Amino acid sequence: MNAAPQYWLMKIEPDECSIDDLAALPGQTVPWTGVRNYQARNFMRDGMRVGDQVLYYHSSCAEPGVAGIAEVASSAYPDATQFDAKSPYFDPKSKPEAPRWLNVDVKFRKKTRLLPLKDMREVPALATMRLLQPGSRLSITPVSPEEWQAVMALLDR
DNA sequence: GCCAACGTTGGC
DNA sequence: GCCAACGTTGGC
Repeated sequence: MNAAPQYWLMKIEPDECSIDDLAALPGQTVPWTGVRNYQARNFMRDGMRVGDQVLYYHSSCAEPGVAGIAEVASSAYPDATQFDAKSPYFDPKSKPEAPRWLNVDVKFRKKTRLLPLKDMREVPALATMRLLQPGSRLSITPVSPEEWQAVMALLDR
């Protein structure tokens, strides 16, 4: 029972938690709170396993792109911010007895060079990436082993 | 700050 | 259950 790791891409605004912020917490796990999209939630709940590898993607910033690698460090559990009236992620319709939103924990693996979105768009091997599909906005997307290998090769350049 | 694409909401 | 209105995302 030692399944091969699966691969994901997770978007974060560097203002919230950049790869440098994550790197400043070595060995610590960080709750990936604030996901408020059912598809992304379902990827965490149904797809993610501890040990899965994550492309850490900076979005909504001057240089969007992959900035590092993280690892899934827990299975999905209820996101505490949905019950916190002071949180921007507060969801008044979610009840503690039936939590609507979940999060996993992630932990830092390494910082990479920044692989810009615009470079990724030019690589045929990455054309299938969910991130690169027109209009794709999902904050968590699966990455195939082939796509993962292609990204690793680009990062080594 | 613009705006296209997409998801969610809610009236019917 | 349809679908128009609205809000959000996120690159540019």
